Amino acid sequence: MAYHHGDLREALITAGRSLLEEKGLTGFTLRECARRAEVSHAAPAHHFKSVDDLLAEIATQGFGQLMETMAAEARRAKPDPAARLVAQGVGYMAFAAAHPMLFRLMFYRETERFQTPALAEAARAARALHYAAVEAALPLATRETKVRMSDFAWATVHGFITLLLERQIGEGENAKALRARGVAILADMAETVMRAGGVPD
Amino acid sequence: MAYHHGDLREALITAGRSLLEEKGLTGFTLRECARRAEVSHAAPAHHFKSVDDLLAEIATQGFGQLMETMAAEARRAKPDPAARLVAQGVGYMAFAAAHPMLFRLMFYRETERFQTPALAEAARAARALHYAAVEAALPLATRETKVRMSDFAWATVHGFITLLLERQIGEGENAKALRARGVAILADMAETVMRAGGVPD
DNA sequence: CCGTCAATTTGACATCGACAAGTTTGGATC
DNA sequence: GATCCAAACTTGTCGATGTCAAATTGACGG
Repeated sequence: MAYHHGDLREALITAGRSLLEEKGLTGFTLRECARRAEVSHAAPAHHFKSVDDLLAEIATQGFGQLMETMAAEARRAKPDPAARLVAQGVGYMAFAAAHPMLFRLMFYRETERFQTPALAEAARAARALHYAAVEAALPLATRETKVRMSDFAWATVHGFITLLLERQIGEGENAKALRARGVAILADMAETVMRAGGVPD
Repeated sequence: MAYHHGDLREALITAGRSLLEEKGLTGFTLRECARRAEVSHAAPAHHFKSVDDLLAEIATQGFGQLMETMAAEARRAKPDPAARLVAQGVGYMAFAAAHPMLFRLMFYRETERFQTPALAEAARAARALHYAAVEAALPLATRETKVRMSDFAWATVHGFITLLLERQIGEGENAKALRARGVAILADMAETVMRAGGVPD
């Protein structure tokens, strides 16, 4: 199964990931991926039907890595459900900050340009991971409340980190201050979620 | 100042806006804008240095329109500061839903691909409009609290509508149910903000 | 009537994604 | 071990794009 290149498919994904982080979606080029993998410009065609197909694979892996980061952060937290919810939020933000272009790609899919079953499944799994954390924090709530709070919590975290990456929030503040802003947002988010569960504070 | 085309600059912007909504950022092409304005492919060069320059202008106008929508919605609301804050959020969401591609463009600027002074100023003005609404709702709060709640409120609204546009939230729900979700999120957001101002409920 | 200058066009170049056709390689089969 | 085949890869090509340079057109003041 290996020929000139031990595993061209994986090499293209690796090259694509670094190219994406360097140049963004605009500068992302199938031919440049091929160049970095030291193959001809048409070699990727055998592994990915189109440039969007490669991007979809990269995004899919991104969701897996996002889940890993969230889960790892949650494991480090206290067993308290609220603390774990916050920790997952920290993991979410940390992933986005570490891989901003990948994060953008994952959540900027325009008119479903690239949409594979695998990508849809990966995104669904990440959603489920988040929902489980909210559910654990609100054992007595109705399903409607759990869904509402799940949306609320995700929207808050996602909106914050997105606006931060686009430099719409935290004008002129340094990294430490921005991190403090993130922690504050997460605390406000968790308080609102827990209150919905009947805990008055 | 008018030649073949009464006002090519404006015509290109108009053409660009509809092209953007139709095809998204990927399908956005300077040559197609020129075609729609019925000029040659190189005509835009005299009015916009590059394709990014045209996109920046479109995004700038988008921020203006976003502010108009937010302000219009706020005027229709009760004079109560909390109600106005919610109303601005409704306007924000309504704008994003009505012009999803434009909205994405405005908040997806990658590595500052297009960054004009005018664009930065327009974005700043929109931020200021939002901050003023939060400030009016929290007259007694410290500046730190106002900033924190401003970030919080914006993140919640922006995150929700963004995830909705990317179909990450509201799986399989119809338009009416999604609208209800938005209203619920706004209510939760406003409650949290108002509580930070010392109002216990 | 003419010259000047901005607006526009025509033409060119490098690059891109995608396709077609040819070439190499690894390995299964006999 | 020789043969053959399918997959992996290359080369070449096409239409389209963004940007630049040079030619052309038109308006407007003198």
